[in-house]
Amino acid sequence: MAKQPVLTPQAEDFPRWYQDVVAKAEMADNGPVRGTMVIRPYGYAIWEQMQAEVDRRIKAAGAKNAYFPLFIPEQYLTREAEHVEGFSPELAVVTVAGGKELDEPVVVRPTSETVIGEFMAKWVQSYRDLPLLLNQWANVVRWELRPRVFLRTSEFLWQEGHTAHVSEDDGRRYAERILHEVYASFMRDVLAIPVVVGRKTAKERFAGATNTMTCEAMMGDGKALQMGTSHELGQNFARAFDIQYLDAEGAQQLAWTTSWGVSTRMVGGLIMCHGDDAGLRVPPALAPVQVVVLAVRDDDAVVDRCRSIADELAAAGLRVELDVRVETSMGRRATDWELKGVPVRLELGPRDLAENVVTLVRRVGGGKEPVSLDGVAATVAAALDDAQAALLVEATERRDARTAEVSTIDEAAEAAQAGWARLPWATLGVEGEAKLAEQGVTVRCLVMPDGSLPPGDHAEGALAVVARAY
RNA sequence: CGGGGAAUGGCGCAGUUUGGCAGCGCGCCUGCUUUGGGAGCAGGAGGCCGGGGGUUCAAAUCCCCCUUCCCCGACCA
Repeated sequence: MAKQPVLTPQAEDFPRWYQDVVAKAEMADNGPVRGTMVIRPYGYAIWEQMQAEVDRRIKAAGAKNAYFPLFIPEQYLTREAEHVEGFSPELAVVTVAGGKELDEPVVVRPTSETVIGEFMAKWVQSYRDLPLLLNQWANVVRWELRPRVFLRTSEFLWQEGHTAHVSEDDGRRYAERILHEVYASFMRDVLAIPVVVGRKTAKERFAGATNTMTCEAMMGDGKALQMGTSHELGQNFARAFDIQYLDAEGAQQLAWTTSWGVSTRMVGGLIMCHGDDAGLRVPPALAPVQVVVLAVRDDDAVVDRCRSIADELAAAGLRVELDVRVETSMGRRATDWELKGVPVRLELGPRDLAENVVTLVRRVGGGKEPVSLDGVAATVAAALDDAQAALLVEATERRDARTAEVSTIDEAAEAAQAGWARLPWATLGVEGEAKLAEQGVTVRCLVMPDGSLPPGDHAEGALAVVARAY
């Protein structure tokens, strides 16, 4: 029973560790076309949990789901100058279809501001039609130069919200509401990832936006990952697609639009934020499998009791999986569930059964303890709560410990080799931002000292959070 | 696109220098023994050595051309 590591240790090679987890936890495979991925059932179950939680929050914020086409006329993209400039290099374009050269090529959507803008223009006539709050769950294609499973794939799954408002102020409030109430709260409360919510610099802004806001998370190696964004688009797309309404005074006005999204990238962020050398650790609030009940030995009484325990847990509302594959060794099965990051395991063997206990094993924090079979559902629920809280604490402590407060650009570059750095944006400036970029360090976002969003690109007192990023 | 690598059973690799029966580990199948932290033994299946041309009695190995993938940079949810 020689013990050798199942995964490349994080400290040895973090990217390799990440690839190992994706493979061994059966999250995804590379697709046949460069940059594409096959999301396997376990990875997809995690995505479905994310979808369900985010969708609920989006609807609570008043937006309604719709669906717009995959194919977009090429000329739509060209209507907004910055937008086309930003996306042209990564477009997949269909020039032949039905065996014929197309008169006008169609692009596979990289994002849907344009086609949705076109229809907003049709649907919005009066100020009474606003705000128009839409969301869609879809796949998009961006021909990225360096793909990475979940983090940057040629095709990815996401939701994209698109809204139109009567005023700049109304649009801004909604974009900020989505950022805080949908994204940041979901990431904190469900993913157990403490994100920094901030404003992107002009350099990092979405192509066509007047303001881009972001949720930034720190990964296990100290690098940053953008987990979600929300954009104020000003009147740029309203102008390009003629989204006009008649106001209460009978005057034609241009609407103000926003867009916002989170993607399958969050799955990669989840892995890299919470994973350890034994594999993934999934926060219970998200976990497709919260607790797995394992029969330790091939014994009818044990297997039967495992079934009844699983039924009891399911009846208590827990997401439970039964593992009675007694032909496979116990060690192998324990390792597999550990790799998949299931928060709690209940291992039942003849010895436990004789004493009316079951062995509870915690994925977060470790530890095994016999617990009574009486009231086991409540015991498990408490352990899940512990795990949820512990993951958030751990991630928060790491982020804070590895974020340095610095006062010069050189210090920022130095600190960013191992984590994040914060310094006054007035000290860094656009020139400093360019200088850091040469060393692979970017400004992740700007925040006010009290954590609030800076009101402008050069808001008085704003701090820049800088880091290396995925 | 610039700079580095690599392509050999499902996965990871050796073999190429010096041409001579296509191998190893893991995984998979069968059987027995096992099962409380990736079990052991025995037997077995599975490969036009990325593609095309050439040299040679003989090519995974040498030569020419092509393709694809990976890593570092520029782009990015």
